[in-house]
Amino acid sequence: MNELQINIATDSKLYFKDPESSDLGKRIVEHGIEMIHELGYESFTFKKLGDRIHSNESSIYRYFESKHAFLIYLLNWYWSWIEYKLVFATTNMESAEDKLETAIQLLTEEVKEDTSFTFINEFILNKIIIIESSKAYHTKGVDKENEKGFYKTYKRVVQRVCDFVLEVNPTFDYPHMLVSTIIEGAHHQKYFSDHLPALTDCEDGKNNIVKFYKQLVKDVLRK
Amino acid sequence: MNELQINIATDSKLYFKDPESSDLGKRIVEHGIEMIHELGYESFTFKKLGDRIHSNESSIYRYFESKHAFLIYLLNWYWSWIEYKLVFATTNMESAEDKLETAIQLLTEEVKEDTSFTFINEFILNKIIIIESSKAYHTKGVDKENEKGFYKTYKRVVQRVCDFVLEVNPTFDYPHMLVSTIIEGAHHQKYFSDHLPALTDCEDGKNNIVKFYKQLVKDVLRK
DNA sequence: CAAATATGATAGTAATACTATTATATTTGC
DNA sequence: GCAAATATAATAGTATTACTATCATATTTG
Repeated sequence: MNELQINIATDSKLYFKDPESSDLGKRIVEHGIEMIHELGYESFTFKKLGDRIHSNESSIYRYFESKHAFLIYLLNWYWSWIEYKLVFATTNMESAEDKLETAIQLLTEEVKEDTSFTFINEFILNKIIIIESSKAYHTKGVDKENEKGFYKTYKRVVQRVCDFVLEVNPTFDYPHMLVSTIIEGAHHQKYFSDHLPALTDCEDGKNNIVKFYKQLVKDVLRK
Repeated sequence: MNELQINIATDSKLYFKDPESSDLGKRIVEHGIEMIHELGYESFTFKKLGDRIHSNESSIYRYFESKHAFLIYLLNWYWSWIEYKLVFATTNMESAEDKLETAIQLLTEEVKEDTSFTFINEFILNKIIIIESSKAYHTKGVDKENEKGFYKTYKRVVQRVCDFVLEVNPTFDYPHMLVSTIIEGAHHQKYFSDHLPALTDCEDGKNNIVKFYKQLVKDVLRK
């Protein structure tokens, strides 16, 4: 049987022309992800990307307003994908505890490639999210962009997990804080383990990040 | 009686010429902080700073290698200052629980101005740390810079708080994870409450960030 | 097959993040 | 008090960035 092929819904506010609608668009996204990973966000340019895909800087600008807009697009794609995995993994689960644990697992574990989306390498995209995503919203333009809905997929994921939290403990006062602390925290811990190990307690192959946050949730929500 | 006047020790690797050693150096730091806060890190330039302080771009480059190096300098100053406050606040405290609670308070509360350091506005510097500090280490150069000790003051603060954690619960496996999760988390929550409130549960004047992380520590370390 | 649309090539712009050089203050050591 | 040393300022220059604008050439579609 064939694997399920799904499209992640993206918001048309995030681009001039939908990159999924053409071969060039897909190449922009596919190799854009590669290049941000290789060069880092700062050194990545549309000019370099144009060269890599044997296309032209000006053509890329017809899809995305700016490098920043491209990053926002990737972010939204990522969180929509996570949302899809979250919903898929928790539907038909009865126990709120199980749903929450599944969610925490998904948000803190290392990402593997998902063959359902041919032109996006989720494994690399996850690395980009860990390293670069804070640059997307730590800008002077956040408030306006937030109004335009640029961060809504991330907020939606947080809200879904919040709902699980409140199912487990309806009197807990800080569900959003807890969930965003875990998501951002897990990303930081992964980054620290690779680059600033004195700030974490990770050991190879031990999944300490997942363990730590799972235990944390249990401890915090214990009534 | 006069207030205590202290100098925060800074590492000479962080600059070409110590900015505290001259009037110009102090103006660079003082107004540099102001301008990063006003313009954001991306739009801040040494040229604009030169204009503001009626000095010259080239003169600023004689103090700091680059804008990035300037940010790293500010980060280190900030964490040295926090370390000083941490040590000052916890000396002579007997109970490990009290020391840890004091530390969490210090790391999660809103910063007020500290008149002990005339040319640095800690209130604004704290805002810069919250918004810009992740840009300092999320770069391709982290590993080399880490080797040179560019992040050691931050690591030292984390280690000090870790020591309190282990005093409270010597068998706890993830003290560094816990402490860095709290520090980064508190910064994120503050930023979210100002710009992406759907990701947090802050209400004006309620100190929810402090409460949340204090309770979290208690829950997590409960034996 | 013409018209519409997508892509490519080229050029241009203001700004950035510097480096290099030279000139002018200011400090210091004798 | 003055020369030498040092700090600062002024100016110019460079490669690159993050775009915009224009025009030419493919490709698709009705």
